[in-house]
Amino acid sequence: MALPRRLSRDFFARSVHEVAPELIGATLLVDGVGGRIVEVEAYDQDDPASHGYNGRTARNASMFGPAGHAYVYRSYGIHWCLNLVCAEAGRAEAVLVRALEPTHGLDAMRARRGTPGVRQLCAGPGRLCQALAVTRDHDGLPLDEPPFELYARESEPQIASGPRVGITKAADLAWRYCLAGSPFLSRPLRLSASPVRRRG
DNA sequence: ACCGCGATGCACT
DNA sequence: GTGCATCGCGGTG
Repeated sequence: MALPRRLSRDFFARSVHEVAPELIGATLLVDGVGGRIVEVEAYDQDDPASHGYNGRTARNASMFGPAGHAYVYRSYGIHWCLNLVCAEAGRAEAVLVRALEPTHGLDAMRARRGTPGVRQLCAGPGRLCQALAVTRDHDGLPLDEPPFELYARESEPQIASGPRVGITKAADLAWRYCLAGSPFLSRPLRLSASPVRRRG
């Protein structure tokens, strides 16, 4: 078996629409704590729902590059959300990391999150940042240096896509990518024609 | 299972 | 003042 391959900055220096689905199954660690990425969303320059849509500000500066760095912002005054910056400098594209399947540092995550079930540890962008202790201090840091570790997936997962969560603008775009069937998603993927399900 | 709401920072076509 | 790329809790079927 091969050693896991680290994702380079070049990996991110492409369209966010290529990068986002390829991140499903990758492993993200911060100071050794984290897990497998099971849910992300893409945000690009021409997207009215994106923080970069109305141009560069002090808050979103790191979203404008360079690629392969973190963009961390505060959400609803309470939570932190982590993005992985893509594309060339000067263009604002980033992948919002929305959920992990916890694999490393479960005890640290539980201590930070207040002992919820494993499925709730990193199920959502705010929860994930709390579990990994990501804050504004991480904004702009390179993803290929400590405290970050990012490893490519070792096999091609089954990926499902659908509309993004919690936005009002451009809500029809299917730019949310999930590991199909994962129990660690922030919420179930909304499908175009989902069958009625009973428990079981 | 759903729905409503409060907490709280900060940018602002 | 308004509107969020959210979460957890408490109320109601």
